Amino acid sequence: MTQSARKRRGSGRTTLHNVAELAGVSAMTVSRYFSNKESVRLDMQQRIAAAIEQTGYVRNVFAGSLASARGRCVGMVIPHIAGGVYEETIQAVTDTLRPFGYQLLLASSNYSTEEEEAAVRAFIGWAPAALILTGQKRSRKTTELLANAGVPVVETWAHKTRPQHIQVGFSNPSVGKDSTHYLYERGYRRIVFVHPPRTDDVGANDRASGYEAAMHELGLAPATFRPQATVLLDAGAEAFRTLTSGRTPADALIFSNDNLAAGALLHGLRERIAIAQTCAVMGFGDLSIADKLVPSLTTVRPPRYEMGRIAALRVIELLRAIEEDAPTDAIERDNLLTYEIVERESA
Amino acid sequence: MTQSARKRRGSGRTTLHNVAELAGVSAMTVSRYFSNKESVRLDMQQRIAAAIEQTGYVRNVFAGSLASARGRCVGMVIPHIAGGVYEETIQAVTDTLRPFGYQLLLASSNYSTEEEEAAVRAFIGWAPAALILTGQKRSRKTTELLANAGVPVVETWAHKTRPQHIQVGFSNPSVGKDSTHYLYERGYRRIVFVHPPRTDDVGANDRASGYEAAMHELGLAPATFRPQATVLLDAGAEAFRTLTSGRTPADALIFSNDNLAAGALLHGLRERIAIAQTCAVMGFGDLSIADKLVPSLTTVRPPRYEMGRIAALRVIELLRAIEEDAPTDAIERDNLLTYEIVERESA
DNA sequence: CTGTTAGCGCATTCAG
DNA sequence: CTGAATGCGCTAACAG
Repeated sequence: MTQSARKRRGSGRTTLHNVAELAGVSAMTVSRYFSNKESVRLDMQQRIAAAIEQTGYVRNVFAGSLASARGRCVGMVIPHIAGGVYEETIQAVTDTLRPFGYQLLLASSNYSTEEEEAAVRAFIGWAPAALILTGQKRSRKTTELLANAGVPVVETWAHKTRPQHIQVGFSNPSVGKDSTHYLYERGYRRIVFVHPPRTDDVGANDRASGYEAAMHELGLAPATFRPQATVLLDAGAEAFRTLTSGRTPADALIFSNDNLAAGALLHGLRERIAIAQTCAVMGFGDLSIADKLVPSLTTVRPPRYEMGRIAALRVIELLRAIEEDAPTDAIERDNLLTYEIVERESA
Repeated sequence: MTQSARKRRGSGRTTLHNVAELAGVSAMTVSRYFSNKESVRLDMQQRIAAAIEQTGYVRNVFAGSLASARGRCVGMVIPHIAGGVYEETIQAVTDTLRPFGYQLLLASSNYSTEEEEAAVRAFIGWAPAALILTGQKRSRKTTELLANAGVPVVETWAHKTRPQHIQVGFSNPSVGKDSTHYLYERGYRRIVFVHPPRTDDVGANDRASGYEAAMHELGLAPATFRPQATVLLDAGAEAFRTLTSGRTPADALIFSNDNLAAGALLHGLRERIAIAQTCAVMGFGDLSIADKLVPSLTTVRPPRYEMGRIAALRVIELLRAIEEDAPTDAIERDNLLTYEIVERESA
């Protein structure tokens, strides 16, 4: 009776062995059943299925991942959960990953490289099959961490000229440039770019630099404005108020995002200012409210869902290639997606 | 030379043993360092810290969780990622859990009990320390699964009279009732409740039943409307158009959420209808746009952040109690939070 | 305060 | 197609 003293270990939950015993097969066969049903004989499949049903067995992810050294999860770091910007991308990643059995681990960096580093560090402990990062600046430490862990990385919402990882994104500078040209062609000349309150939104900064480049090309003087208000809707109103008054008011505003632009339009409504006649307004994002505003908002629609979908697809392809020891050259590393200027009433 | 054949196992990453070796201590000491720094001598702490720094070691969550049979994660199932309704709650849960080292696993059920069941099943495999569910209906299977796994559950965005689990929420029927009384006191009598397009939003249905009860108490005939349009902003516009025309137009509308109400207000703006004079509009949610609309939206503010914070706190308390083998009676199981009617211009 | 021993539940490996 | 042995990396339990 050496086994009588029950050690206080184990979760007490049903294990693979319990199921195997009940089904009258070995644990290994049940394990195979989970990874590939077809690899076990039909009658065993049925007995195993019955045993699983009866016990309510759920595979312990930890044990499996530990044994195979591959976590069945994908980590994703986005700048901010709230705001509606990344929702569709998250949804797309979830949708695309789910059929392959990967769980999404989500973290938000709050636009901070330190928090991003913390999130990446936390994720690495989960031995994720891959990480999806959004196109922010990265701390050197984060880069080291990533290299050290050897986790495949896909960057999205980014398009760099010398990418370190697979990237899926669109060109923010081009958005800035195209928006500027769009307004120029419609006769606007005193075009001002409105920054978000926070200075560390890299995408916004890139759009601003595209704007500045375009203005120079066109022989115009670029001018930017950064509101004080931190709530985006208020910040947009502040920008509109400030930039349409004074001696040389702007005749067109490029807002770095739709929330800012919406703030401007709603401010105009409240103050009974005829926006379109006073000053053209352009946004970025094409949030769902954009076409409902009065006037409806002319804006740029980034491929939000598509970025998530492609990013997840590349992850799947990459993992499959690694698994099959196939070359990863066939995987498109530079995925440049297109955005679209949506012409409406505000510009 | 029995060890010479390198098995193709292991991740190749730095392990606890590597760190221990480098620091000249045992693996156990390093393990203790992670769970409680103070429990190892100061000089060892420093040597260990140096070794960790040098190797870029990150603890393997799987191995730890497997050994201790406790996953360092908390699963959360919400009805829908997009829409802005649950953002703050998610953020609150993340914020509250982070200091305790728990990772949030997020899944969306898309308002479907089957998808919820799938999510719960997936989560259970992660041996989560706890699950946070939102107050939807649950399939019997899900309930079984939960009972079987023995995972502590906290329900939020719900307040049932006979809760099975710890619950953190507010009373949806009361919201419906109070909104009705609010309008009644202001002289409105032909009050109609506008449902969301989807029939399975339990919270909305509960608010509707509160509305109906209140109308009966007040001796008025309740009337509800469910739009055809699936996009919420459009559905709101449709409801407003339909209900303010005809022989006995409504004089006040209670929308089951702010997105619907916003659709009505934006429709009014576009059609140049003076909303407040035509028909009062009330929403639910107090989304950030509510006070920026014209007219600004009278609505009900649920304790979005607070629900997440309290839910996560209860989880922490519960886990601590379980860990210390303390009684869990001291933990408040029925957390009824308050909402607030926010009076603005639209009603 | 520190080390030793054993095993968490599964998948890999190899042998039938 | 199936089974037995082995160990993934860590921590609980116990002994010093």
